[in-house]
Amino acid sequence: MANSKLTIKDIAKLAEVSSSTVSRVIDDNPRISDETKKHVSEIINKYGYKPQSAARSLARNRTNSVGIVIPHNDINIYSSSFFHEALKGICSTLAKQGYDVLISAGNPTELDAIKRLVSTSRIDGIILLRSTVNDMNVEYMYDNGFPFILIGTCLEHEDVYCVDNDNFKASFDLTDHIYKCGKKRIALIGGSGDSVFIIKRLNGYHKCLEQHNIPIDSELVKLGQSSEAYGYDTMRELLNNITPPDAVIVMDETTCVGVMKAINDSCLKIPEQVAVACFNEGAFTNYSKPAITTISLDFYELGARAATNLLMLLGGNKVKKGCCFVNYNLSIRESTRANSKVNYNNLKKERDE
Amino acid sequence: MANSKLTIKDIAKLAEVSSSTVSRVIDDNPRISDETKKHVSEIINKYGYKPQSAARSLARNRTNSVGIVIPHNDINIYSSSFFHEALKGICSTLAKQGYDVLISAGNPTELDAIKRLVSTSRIDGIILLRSTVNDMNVEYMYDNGFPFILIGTCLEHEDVYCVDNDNFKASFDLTDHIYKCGKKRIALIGGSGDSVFIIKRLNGYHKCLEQHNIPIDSELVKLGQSSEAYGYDTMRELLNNITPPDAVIVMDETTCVGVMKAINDSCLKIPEQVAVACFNEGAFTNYSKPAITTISLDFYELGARAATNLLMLLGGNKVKKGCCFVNYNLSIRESTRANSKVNYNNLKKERDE
DNA sequence: CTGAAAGCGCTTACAG
DNA sequence: CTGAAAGCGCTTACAG
Repeated sequence: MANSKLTIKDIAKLAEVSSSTVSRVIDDNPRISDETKKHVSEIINKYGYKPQSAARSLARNRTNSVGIVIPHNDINIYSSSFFHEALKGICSTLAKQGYDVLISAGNPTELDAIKRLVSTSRIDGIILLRSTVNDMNVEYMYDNGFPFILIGTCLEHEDVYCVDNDNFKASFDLTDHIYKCGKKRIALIGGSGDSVFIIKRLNGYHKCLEQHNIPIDSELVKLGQSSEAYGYDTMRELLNNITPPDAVIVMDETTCVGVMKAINDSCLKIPEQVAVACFNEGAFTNYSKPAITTISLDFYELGARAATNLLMLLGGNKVKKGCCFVNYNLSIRESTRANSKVNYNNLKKERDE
Repeated sequence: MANSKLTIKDIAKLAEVSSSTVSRVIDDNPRISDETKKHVSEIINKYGYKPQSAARSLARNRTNSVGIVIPHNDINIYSSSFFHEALKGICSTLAKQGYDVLISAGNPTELDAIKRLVSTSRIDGIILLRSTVNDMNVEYMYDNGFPFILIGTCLEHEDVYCVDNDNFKASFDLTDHIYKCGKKRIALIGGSGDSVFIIKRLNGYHKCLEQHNIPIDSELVKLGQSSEAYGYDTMRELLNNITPPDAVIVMDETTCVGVMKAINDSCLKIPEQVAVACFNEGAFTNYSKPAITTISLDFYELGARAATNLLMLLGGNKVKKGCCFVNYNLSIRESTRANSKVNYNNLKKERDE
């Protein structure tokens, strides 16, 4: 790597100027004459010189790096395209401004990883990919005044910079759609009650039922975890009740796999006897039979917006505090279609509308 | 962030030693007395001092960072758990040695991203997550002697450090298993002929057929791309032939979704009329009806091993050149079971064994 | 076993 | 418009 040995002094010598001048040319400093800029730039390009990042960081007291916290033990975050889509949005946006992305992972806890990156001055800011209630990571950065953007929502502090889907409204819309399909006993399955986005969805669901004067039956709400097994067991249990649900909203695709199996094993028809809807679109929701109605979320945009806001923050610009929402989309498919073709003649009972 | 302002000089003053000594205590240099170490360590811990990474990098001419190249526009790499599993394996392993992971993404091409990280001396080494035939990224690092590990195999150079699945043998085993289910016309669908791992699988498939004296019919091999649509169209086409396949090996889960749909739409029974097997295990292969036989690959281990080897390389240790293989697993499920229960009585034709 | 000093490769007030 | 010089916060031969 012959080129990497070249320093600013070498370029200065070759261009017959001082290293101050070379540095300013690289910075496109307006005080340098166009003539000098042109001449020095030619040398720089000819030799492929790039300033060494460590030296730069030390001198400028700025790393031009941003940390990303990868959740530990959160299979759910990887099972949808959330993680890599958000990552791509973040990286693309940051790279355009010459920022690099450091991944915090491998330390015993996420907080350890954050502390290491922060205390060794590796990064200028952080993007958090999710939040829980009373999130220790959020608290740490908030207390220390370290610049960060949360992809998600912070319930504890109003002045945390957040980028999120409007989970409340999305959940409201989805519930409303199902209600309009003629369903009255709508179950909610999957996800952890510790997750802020799940809480938001629960609230949207409640709000919608309230608005339609449907009594809230807490037996129909089964938060707990996200897994195929959980979806299966929980749905079986619900279907065995005296008054089973006539619709179900599932928090993620993996859990939905189990829910669908349970419904099939109970020989119930979708959507006639049980309508099904799910958050996050994917191969399963799109190609299952019937295809499943989803709320599809724009994860790339979530990452890109978070990165944009962080860059503004680091640049000393004003950023709106609190939540900034990204659009979502309600994709209606057969699993909730009121007028879905009925291919079976063994429907046990018809619903009342 | 009061603590982040502390420098080695502050600690030296507080401990009443020189900064050289503080530096050596941090390094656990054997020449420092235990007494001094204990005393200085106490101060360091008390104030939570950590050396600043940029200054360290500059002085040591080493970044303690490793770059990861995230493939652009390769949906397939994200659709399985490969990407995040490998990432976790890499990050965990590197973090234990105090290494950080920089992500190269967002630049117009992967090579641009690599060049930027290398030319600005941001990283000590690189891990590549895949390779193609005549891979420009590999060539660049190879030509420049930049330390890197390839997750995959390099066909062009024997002395590139690689960590890979034994795709040849895995494909051989899978083909052999299907052959032993009594199948003779085994199709191969999906993946790009540019990808080294696909080529390896093709070779393993050919080798197995040869060994069983089955003539190779190139009409049965449909490399091209990975997508649900490609799987569907290609499989439909094959099934419409005069001599359709009686088994199919699919290169990835996404394509397999399409292949399964095509078989179902043709009203053929799995595995009696067409056996199906797939590379990579996931929600679809495990929960589809019937469940699909897979080769499951250990992506975490792939990443971890790559990281371990890179650390050895950077540490000046001898690493075996060429390929180092990680274990895989053949998981036999209903889609290839010779004795699978037949639930249908409308089988159009029975196979000859 | 410990310290003073040089040096890593940049940036940036300061001076002109 | 340009340059000489100090400084960013470490490490590490060198000397003792």
